[in-house]
Amino acid sequence: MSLSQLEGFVAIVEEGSVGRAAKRLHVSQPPLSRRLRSLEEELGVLLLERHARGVRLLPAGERLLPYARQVLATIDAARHVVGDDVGDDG
Amino acid sequence: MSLSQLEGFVAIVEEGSVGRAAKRLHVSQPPLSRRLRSLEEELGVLLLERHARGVRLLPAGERLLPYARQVLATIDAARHVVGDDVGDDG
DNA sequence: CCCGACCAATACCGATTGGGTATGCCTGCG
DNA sequence: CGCAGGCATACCCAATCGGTATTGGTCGGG
Repeated sequence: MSLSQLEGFVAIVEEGSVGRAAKRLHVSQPPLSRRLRSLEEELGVLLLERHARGVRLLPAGERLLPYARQVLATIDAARHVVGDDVGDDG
Repeated sequence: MSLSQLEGFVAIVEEGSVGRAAKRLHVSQPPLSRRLRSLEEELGVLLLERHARGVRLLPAGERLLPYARQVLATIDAARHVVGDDVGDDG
């Protein structure tokens, strides 16, 4: 499990399509498709259902989604706290 | 920023030493040392102070630590929710 | 049914990253 | 100074990652 996988998963869900998400993340479609695939394999469950009009969230994906977002949000917050010099009294 | 970097950082802090943390993570010392280094470079701040008796947390490291733990805990929780089949009604 | 458009999956290749071993430098002790 | 402990660096090899080209499957039009 990597942050790239989680970021890709969230983007795919939000865009409803791997290709769309790929553009958003500035990568091409195949690598992103593989990222999702490897995430599913590692977790041992299918996260999204692929069909001709894009992808669709499966139950396991719905359960994972909030955690994935939480992780990304925490990462983002972490970047801020270390980059900022604020203290308790400042 | 990667989960490996965060995991390494937390382990190094908890063990107070890169070598110790390396054993705990089942990797050798040099790769783990580089992981920490690359994390610091990416964030643009020093997280730990190296000295002859091990390492010591710097202010930026102290700020990062809870976020790093939060991320790892969320990842762990995520693995459980997707691997488990529990629903709202039991 | 056949064709074209759209979308995800796979094959293949080159670049980057990551880990391991060997080694160097610094620090603390007697 | 000689010994011990610990992090950093150099170098090599394998694994991972990203990009291009291509395939397979589905939906809409004639």
